[in-house]
Amino acid sequence: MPKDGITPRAQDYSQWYLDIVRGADLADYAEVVRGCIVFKPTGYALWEAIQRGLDDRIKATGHMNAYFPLLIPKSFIMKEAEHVEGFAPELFEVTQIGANELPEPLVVRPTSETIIGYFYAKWIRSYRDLPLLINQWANVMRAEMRTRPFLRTAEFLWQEGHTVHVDEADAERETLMILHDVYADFVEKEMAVPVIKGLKTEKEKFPGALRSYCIEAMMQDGRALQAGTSHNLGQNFARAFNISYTDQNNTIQTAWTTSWGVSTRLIGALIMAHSDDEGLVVPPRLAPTQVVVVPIYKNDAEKSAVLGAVEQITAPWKGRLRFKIDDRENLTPGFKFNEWELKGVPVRVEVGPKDVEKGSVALARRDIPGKAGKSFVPQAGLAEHIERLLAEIQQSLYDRALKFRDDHTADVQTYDELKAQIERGFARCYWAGTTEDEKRIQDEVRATIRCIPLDQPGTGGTCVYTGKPATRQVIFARAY
RNA sequence: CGGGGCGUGGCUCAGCCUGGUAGAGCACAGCGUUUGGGACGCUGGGGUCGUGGGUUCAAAUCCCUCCGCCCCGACCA
Repeated sequence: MPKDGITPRAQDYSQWYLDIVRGADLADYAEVVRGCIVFKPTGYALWEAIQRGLDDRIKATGHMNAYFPLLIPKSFIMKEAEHVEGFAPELFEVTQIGANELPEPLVVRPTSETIIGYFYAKWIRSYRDLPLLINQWANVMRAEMRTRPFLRTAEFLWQEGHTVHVDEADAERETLMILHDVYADFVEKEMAVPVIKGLKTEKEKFPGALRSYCIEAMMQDGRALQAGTSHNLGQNFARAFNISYTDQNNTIQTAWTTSWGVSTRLIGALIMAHSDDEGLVVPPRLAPTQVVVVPIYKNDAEKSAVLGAVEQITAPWKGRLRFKIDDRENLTPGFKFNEWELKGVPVRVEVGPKDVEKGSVALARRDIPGKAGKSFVPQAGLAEHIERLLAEIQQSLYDRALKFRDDHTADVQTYDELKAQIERGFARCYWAGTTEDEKRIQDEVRATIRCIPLDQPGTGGTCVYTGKPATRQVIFARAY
């Protein structure tokens, strides 16, 4: 039974998404600043959980965090040709301080390659200084024409890694390592969202990059969401900013750089991958609150008995489970059940007078909403029981998302089949077309090549559009 | 930036066509009864009807200006 105020997915997916964001209290429109949102505490807690999981992996792979200025001299952005073209239209520009005009305008960073490149050029002298492995957690701004909470906002939060290497091989190794061991690993294991790892086409790559890799996830409407990108920037930015080093033979060499990022968009991915018509569904490993306890009582005698039991039951959970006791007065249990379902807490424990009597509790799992996901279990060994259940929910969310993706992915041989399939989900096909072919398809059917998957069948085929012999498969889809 | 829609208590909206000085539901506050899947009663607070101008004895309502927001496209994490 869908909740009041939540538009069912089948009726209007886009409205459903907005209803979840509002219903789960994740964000508020910053209506006084066009295109921006307020991350409310519940939404920000999700970001903090995402940050933790990524930061651990970023550090485990040898990087350190630093912080660079928000404002960048406009001339910096202009130094790399493709980069200017890619970002110029969406720059916020600062031209004035108080009443005084600035001699050179500053821009609010849309991404930090340029200002970081400037400093790297200063810091790097020798091959002994490399690789230089730095990440920053920051906000960036891009004037997007159309915004949606978390998925695309004028200001967003992200991490951006910027590294420098001696040669192409080392830069490429870094780019792919981030893609596999940081991004895909985090999104699949912690967020329970399966991803396709792949290479971007020339048309879709980062402005100024040599090669862009990405992880693409499928949302419940069959559309693709780019969940993370990792770029081998080649020597483009190194040349523009003069990042060079002296090698073992005392020869000056231009360095190779990479950059990679994921943003608060991941919160959007999380919502659209798992949530249902009852509300948000948060995977247990990521959930700021994993278990909520709802005490149930009718009078003071029952109240003290139940609250006493709740205290005993939850005492061994401390340090083991992230839990909350919902002892708010004046709200009925039924109201609380619905509210916590709306907010996506993975497991709910109900403790009432009957449970106190029998030494049991009612246990409800969020991935199976309503009464169907409810069972009665003994209080003895409850912590272990819940830990097992959380692991099971985590796995089942991943399995469900993977099955959904598989069910909505099809191999297509012809352009007509392609057109039909992108209405359902991902179309996998051989491709030997040009950037112009890709643009034409985008104009005609609003789908783009999301990526050239790293996993390829290894055999050749026929291009879906040109009919030419092709060596590689691509994924076509409509994207967020 | 193009196309469409909408601005009325915190939210969703009615009232506008046919001008007469603002309503409902939800939410909120107090009290009481309730509490195992979104409780109920009573009482109460809260709106210069987006902005500026015009018409009129009189404007939420009619006319014009501006502003803002939402939706749909093209651009993008």
